[in-house]
Amino acid sequence: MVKRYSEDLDRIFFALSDPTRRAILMQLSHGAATVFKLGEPFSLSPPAVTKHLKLLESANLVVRKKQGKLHYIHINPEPVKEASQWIAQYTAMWNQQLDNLEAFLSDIQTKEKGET
Amino acid sequence: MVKRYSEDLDRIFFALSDPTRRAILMQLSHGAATVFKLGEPFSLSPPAVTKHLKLLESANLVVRKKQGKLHYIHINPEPVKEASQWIAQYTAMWNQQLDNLEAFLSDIQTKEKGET
DNA sequence: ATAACAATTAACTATATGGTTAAACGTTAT
DNA sequence: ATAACGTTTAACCATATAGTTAATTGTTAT
Repeated sequence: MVKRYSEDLDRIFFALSDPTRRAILMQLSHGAATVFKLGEPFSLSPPAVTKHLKLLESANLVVRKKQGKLHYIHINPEPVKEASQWIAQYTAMWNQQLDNLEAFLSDIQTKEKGET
Repeated sequence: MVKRYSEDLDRIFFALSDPTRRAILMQLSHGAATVFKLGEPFSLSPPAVTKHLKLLESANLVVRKKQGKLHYIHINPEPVKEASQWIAQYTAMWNQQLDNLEAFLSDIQTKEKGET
């Protein structure tokens, strides 16, 4: 069992891990769209879109605005910042001790030089 | 069926979507560690660690250096840049037309003002 | 050679994705 | 009221995670 100490990041990164969902987000970055419209470029069935949207909404990456029978999906920029911040923090940490890695890599090179 | 037009990003984001794997990466950012050591903080069994490492390696986020019976796991910084770049690109896109969202949000506010 | 140790593989369980089609629900028209 | 449309839910299938324990492989000692 895993402690879910940061479910937000879990959901955000997971939502971003699927190419269809990333494409949906990119499409949405040009403006809102309805469920059916979002599926068209991938010839994706409405139920399939609904499922992707459920994950995107659970990650808070998109927001839904119901207008009659149409559901307009919009981008929500905030969560991406969280992901970005995690990456920045992570990057900062290993940056502090890159030497470690460099030593490791040069060691590899040394070994590989043996065989041509 | 989904076209895997960008498997790299798929794997990177997916690897980052699990809190245990993120914790492993954070731990590795202080320096290399063996498989058993990586599991200790979470009382995670070696086979479980092995599975996480398989995903981290498939995303190229870590590199393995076998030294006798010990496997030292190291961070590989490159893939994170890819993720970071995707996010930057995505951010840039919706930044270009934030107006769209603002209009949407103010519309919401207007509606919510109706109810105390 | 054999025992001890590090790590992986195998086999299993439970749960979640990602997709489908068919049925149900809500809204907007006629 | 009823038909048409947009979306969701239900039911199903195949595959992948995330974990377990037990068995296997590989390395280093005695």
